[in-house]
Amino acid sequence: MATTTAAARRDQARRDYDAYLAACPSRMLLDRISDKWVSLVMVALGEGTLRYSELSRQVAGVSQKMLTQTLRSLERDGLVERRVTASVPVRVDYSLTPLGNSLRELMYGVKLWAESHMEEVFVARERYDER
Amino acid sequence: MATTTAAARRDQARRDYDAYLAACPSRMLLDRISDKWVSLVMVALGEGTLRYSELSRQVAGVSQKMLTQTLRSLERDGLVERRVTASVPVRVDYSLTPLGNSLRELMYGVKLWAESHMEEVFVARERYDER
DNA sequence: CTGGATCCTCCATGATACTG
DNA sequence: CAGTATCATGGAGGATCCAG
Repeated sequence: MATTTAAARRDQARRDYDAYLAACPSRMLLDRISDKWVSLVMVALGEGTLRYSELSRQVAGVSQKMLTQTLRSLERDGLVERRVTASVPVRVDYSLTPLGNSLRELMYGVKLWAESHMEEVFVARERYDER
Repeated sequence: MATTTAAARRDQARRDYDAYLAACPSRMLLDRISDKWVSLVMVALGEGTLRYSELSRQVAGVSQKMLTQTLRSLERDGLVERRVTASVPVRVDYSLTPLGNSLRELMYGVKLWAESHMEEVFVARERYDER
């Protein structure tokens, strides 16, 4: 397969799927990844492989349940790889797949944006509230 | 003000705010914009100014309540501008601010990603489910 | 046409306890 | 250590009605 084939397939996909339509699968996918835990987990894993416990520390405030749930859905969608090392105690490592990493780059940009533009948002809020 | 000043301020902000911390304002901002309605509305407005009714059609499936609520929060955060034309019936136009547009570009990338990589995600899901 | 106000429902999420 | 199972609940979000 030439590399153009993959690109062509993506172009086709862009024509087939329209995230504006509520029933469209891509819309559901967008809904899924437009999730705070997803973005935080993805960005965290961008820094390399992490164990479950490392992740829960890195992503402060996430409950066990939500972390596990988020990781499962990411694994199912092929964005995250889960590798179990059978030892005592057991060790589980999570890392991004190539597909996951391609999304992570975009999400990292969003996280950076949020951290970079807080001040402007604060100013806007004050102006809005004093009105 | 030189352009470097704005850049320097952003660098400083990146050091001050860490979205991993649950209590950090930037984390709250990230939570806010990691929302399906936010991303869909932002991307829709990227194509230009839209009236309220046009938006509700463009973003299929959104309820009046959520659309209004989303627009209010975006307006408050300085991402969206709301312009009212006093006529009968009244006409309200929404458009992105420069700040909003800077975020929209990132979100558009995410939307495109979702539409482009559906197939790969589907394949991954099947493989995961048949296991 | 563009919402504001209300009511109501259900689901996402958190807390807790337990286990291989 | 890395979860699973269960229960409880707050709040997101939908439906409806009304108004400028």
